[in-house]
Amino acid sequence: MQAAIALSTQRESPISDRANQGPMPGDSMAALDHVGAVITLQRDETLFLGGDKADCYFKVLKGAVRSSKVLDDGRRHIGDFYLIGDFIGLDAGETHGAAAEAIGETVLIRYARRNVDALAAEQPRVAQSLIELMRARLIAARERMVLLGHMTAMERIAAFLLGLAGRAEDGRIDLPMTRTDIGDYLGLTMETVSRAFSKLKTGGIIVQRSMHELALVDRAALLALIQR
Amino acid sequence: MQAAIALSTQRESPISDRANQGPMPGDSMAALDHVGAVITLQRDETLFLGGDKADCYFKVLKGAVRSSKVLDDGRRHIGDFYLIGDFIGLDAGETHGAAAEAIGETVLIRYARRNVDALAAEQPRVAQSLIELMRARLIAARERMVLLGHMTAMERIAAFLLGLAGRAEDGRIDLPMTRTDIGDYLGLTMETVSRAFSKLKTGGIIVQRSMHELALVDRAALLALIQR
DNA sequence: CGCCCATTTGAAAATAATCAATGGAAGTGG
DNA sequence: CCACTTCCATTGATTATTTTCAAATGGGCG
Repeated sequence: MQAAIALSTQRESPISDRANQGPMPGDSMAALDHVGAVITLQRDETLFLGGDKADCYFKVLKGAVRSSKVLDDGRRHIGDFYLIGDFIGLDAGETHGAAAEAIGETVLIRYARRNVDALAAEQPRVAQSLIELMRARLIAARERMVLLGHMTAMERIAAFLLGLAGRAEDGRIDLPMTRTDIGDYLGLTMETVSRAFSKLKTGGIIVQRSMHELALVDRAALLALIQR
Repeated sequence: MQAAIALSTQRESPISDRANQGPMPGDSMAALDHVGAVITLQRDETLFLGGDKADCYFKVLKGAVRSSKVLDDGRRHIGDFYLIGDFIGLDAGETHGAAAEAIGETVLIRYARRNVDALAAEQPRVAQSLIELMRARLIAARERMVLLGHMTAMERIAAFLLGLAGRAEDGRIDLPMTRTDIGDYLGLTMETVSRAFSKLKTGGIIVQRSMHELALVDRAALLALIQR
């Protein structure tokens, strides 16, 4: 399955169901396919730590990764969830600003940043692709700021679930992460996340198939929730 | 004053006092200097609206600009404040996702995006500079997410003031925007912002010189506030 | 000088966090 | 394979923070 390791298949931004803005960049980056090494992580194993030298990009082939950062007061902030197809490491200067850990058993492909940079220096189209990818991430970051700055707990959860549901056409939503992970991602406590889920279940908007798999029954109701 | 219109003098990110991460990119973009047009806006005049075609970049020469977006419920989110030296338009796909308005009388220089893109296509170093600038903005966006997701009202205000104070070496802080602007930027109400300011004044940490100018008396105290 | 708008301040209400206890699932080792 | 253990999730009660509503103050500008 070639597409699985082609950079060109990467999604622009984790957890976002916003419509594509024009054609996907990255087709010109297929030349990188052969330089990637496949690595596997077990649950809670770290891909890198905050402060580590950022000399690689990664793409998730299987499983899921969370980017996390422990704050001064001991609380934890989750920067992003990276699911299948997502690209890791685009943001990061010399060093990583946050750690990355596997949520479950996870398989990734690793690209040396040096190689990517060299390719970008040679081929303007590759550089342009990188710029477009980062622009997309910046746009996603802005959406998340609106969420964190102006949305209620329920709205955040609704937006989060809609983002995940955008992946699968049927209503199946895979939640590999814990409630605490979700809380740290949305700026809420685990308890608030749990209560919101319960309310959605009671309201018949979602059905819980197992602890880590939901079915979205009423998409319209969720959409209504994020538009107060 | 050549430096004033050189792209190379732009700051990496609005409202952030984080240390520079290596040498500033952009020196290779001096070739753009001659293609910029100077424009002037009065208070509350719009530079562009959300949805407008994004065919230009701008740099603030004088004054200040806010990027704003009205949410479905009528509330307003401020994406960023752009102060002197800041570069506008790096995030934006085909169209702008938010409006940009002058906070007071503001002078900007405008660069056609087409020209910048063409230059990037010719000169890998220019493309690399753009990538680095966007990376820096992404890093700043992540910091803001931590602020919006995990900080209290007082911590947000402290971080905001420290970011502004980072500009001027002496403790003078210029606040061209209103309390409402600040609230919409930090995910707080105008009243909460005002109360936080009052508490800082009472505590002798800041002194209010005029409505839009503060003096930072006790920087260490502010720093302590953001590290609970 | 007076008006208008931004700001400040106060009191009440709402939202989410915290504290606390129970329930349930997954994984371990006998 | 089952029981034990541990971690995660759920639910309830209380507390804290921020918002909302309301009123008064003050500055800037015509």
